[in-house]
Amino acid sequence: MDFTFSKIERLCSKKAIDDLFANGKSKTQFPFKLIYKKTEFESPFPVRVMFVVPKKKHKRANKRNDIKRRMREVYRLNKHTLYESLQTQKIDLMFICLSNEELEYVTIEKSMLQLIDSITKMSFSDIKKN
RNA sequence: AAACAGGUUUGUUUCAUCGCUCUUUAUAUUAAGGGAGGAAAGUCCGGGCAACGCAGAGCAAUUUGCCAUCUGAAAAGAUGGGUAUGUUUUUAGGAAUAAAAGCAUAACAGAGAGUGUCACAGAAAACCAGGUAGCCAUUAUGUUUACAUAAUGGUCAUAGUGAAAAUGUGAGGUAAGAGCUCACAUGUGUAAUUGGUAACAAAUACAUAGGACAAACCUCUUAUGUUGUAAGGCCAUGUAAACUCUAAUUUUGUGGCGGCUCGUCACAAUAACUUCGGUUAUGUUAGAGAGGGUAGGCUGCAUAGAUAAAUGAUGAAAGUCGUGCUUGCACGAAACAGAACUCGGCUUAUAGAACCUGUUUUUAU
RNA sequence: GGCUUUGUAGUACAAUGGAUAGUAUUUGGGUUUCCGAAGCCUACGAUCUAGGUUCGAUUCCUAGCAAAGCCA
Repeated sequence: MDFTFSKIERLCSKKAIDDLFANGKSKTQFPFKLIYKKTEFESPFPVRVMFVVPKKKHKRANKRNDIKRRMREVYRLNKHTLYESLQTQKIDLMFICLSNEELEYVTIEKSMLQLIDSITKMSFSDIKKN
């Protein structure tokens, strides 16, 4: 099992991000919102991810950093299930934090896992249709 | 001793597992090493660095503001002193008050260069002030013969104002009054003297009594070229062998040959003008202009160092604080806050701990 | 990262340092109406926060807080 999370797995190009915001589909599971879209790119990993904590919800930079780091940690430890289900398909993901309060590691883990599960189900159904 | 307020310093440590980022070595994923603060914050100042600009002087704009010494590249800071204001204590006094000492604060040059403002109230809110109040004198009228009314003149002692009222008290003086004169006191300016490095203080002579506001304009004095690393430099992508103008030189298409982004030979062709011989354009080269496209990388850039932006998560142990009581265990808490070119200052935020200062309360002597 | 601007009733804006901070609209009450709407009358409601200058600050100064804009 591989738990790495290096720069290739992140979503970094401005064009892709703009495209995601314009054409992506969304799902909410408080306190997070997930935006996703099927795309094609060259990389050994099937997913590109980014994490967003808006400045309007959290004023202080250190609190924003803390939440982002916890979100990244949860994704890093639970991404293998997503990879197995997707196999050859490619997908872009974006997690947005919606709450005003500081979040504990456990609550973040719960809701993020639910979102990841929903994605895996979606992808299975797509494969069956094809 | 406790509580509160202010100031200075400090701003938990170790191990394991899984990770992130950079550098080096190795090599295709191993190894070693580095990886957040006192304010990284605010962006309030001043440098370094970069681009553009620059004969000299002035205006404008912004800026410094008691004195001495020290630190510093400069902004600025530290120490000491002076002055003013506020406050506390002590002394003197019947009291108002005065003097001395301590503490705190000061954007602490100039209001006697000029302009402006001073609501309401008040006779008067500013420069030799002052009325149809008041006080006094003269004249006229009336009569009660010392009063009333009117006019003219003198005067500012008196006045329920106001944040602020033309220096205060006493005496002389006068028709009534007035720094008009005198004594004491207060304050300002000039001159020379003494003490002090200086700010300033003391006492002397002469003049004078001129309200407040410069955090209103302003005057004097000190200093400043403008813009900021999204500056700036290099490369790539690309409409594009594009368009317009100017200058030089002259055509285009097809086929053959050669040393094939080019040259040469042969054949054929369009439009305009024409003196019917041909010439020009559809080309090429160089320079300039206008409009658009691109939205990436490297550098700038670091003994932390990226570019949708790393410095983390989980568990255990020790120390600190709080609560509970089984007195050595359980549970909980640990602030303000996160680098983006860099250095120095200023300002603001800050749990707990240590030290210092002040205030209040309690206890003991 | 750097530069710049602005904060006044719930909302949009006024106010030369001077009396109880004004106008429109919203909201509440009354009037009118068979009942509403509109109209009329009336009330509530604010200077971002903390210091300073001044006799007196929405206004001037200092520090903070919040919001907005620009850069190639």
